Amino acid sequence: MVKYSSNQLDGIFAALSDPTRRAIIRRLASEGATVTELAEPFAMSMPAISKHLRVLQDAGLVSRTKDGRIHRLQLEADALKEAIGWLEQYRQFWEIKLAALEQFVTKPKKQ
Amino acid sequence: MVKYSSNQLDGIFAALSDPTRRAIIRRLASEGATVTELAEPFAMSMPAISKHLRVLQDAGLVSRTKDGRIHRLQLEADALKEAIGWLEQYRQFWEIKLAALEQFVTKPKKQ
DNA sequence: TTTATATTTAACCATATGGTTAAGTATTCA
DNA sequence: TGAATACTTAACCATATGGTTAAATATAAA
Repeated sequence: MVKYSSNQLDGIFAALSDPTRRAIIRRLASEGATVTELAEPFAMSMPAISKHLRVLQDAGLVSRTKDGRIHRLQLEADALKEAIGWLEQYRQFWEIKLAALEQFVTKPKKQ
Repeated sequence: MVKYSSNQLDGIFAALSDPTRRAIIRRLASEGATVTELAEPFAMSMPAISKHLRVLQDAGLVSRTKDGRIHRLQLEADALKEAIGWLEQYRQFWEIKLAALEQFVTKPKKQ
């Protein structure tokens, strides 16, 4: 039985698969924000946002600091690096693909 | 109501969030393979693999060519580029973070 | 000390996901 | 033509996901 011990990547990519969460990440890239601030652009209840933030936090994509009753969220670089790191493995693949295509366009296959 | 018209990225990241599918991608990076070949390393039924391949295909991460009864899958560079493209947006973010950390280590905050 | 604010937790619901087994569909081989 | 091979589809199941409303918690303000 081949076991792929549940990777951190599972959570990171799952977290990234939701458009609300990607928008939250985009928002946090410029600066940290409170839950209320993050919720503002969305036609969604606070608990829904709260859940999205929990998913992002569990994935390690954001961290949270509590200042009184206010929770301030910030983006965490490491998890993003993890994701891009996995994808970078395949950079070679698509560069080869692209090169092959170019070759094909430039000169026909046989000779 | 802020509408994030369901992006291709939803499907791509969702597809990448499963370890079996990531393993399939890794396998396909070296060369195309049949369904049976792809199924071989996994302790999982054929229909399960078939579903995973469907998810990957729907996300645009793999394409399929039928040669008789044999289906040959191949990795598609474009969808991978899409994913890495989204993440690249934040490269600046983590580089700044890293630079700031370095700065902090080098000299104390005030002065 | 009451009230308002910021946020989470609980309970619920509908749909999606990841697996199963059984059956169906093409295609090839004998 | 009949049997084997390479798959997919169908039906089902348990759990996860993304949303809701209502209630709880913690802190701040009056």
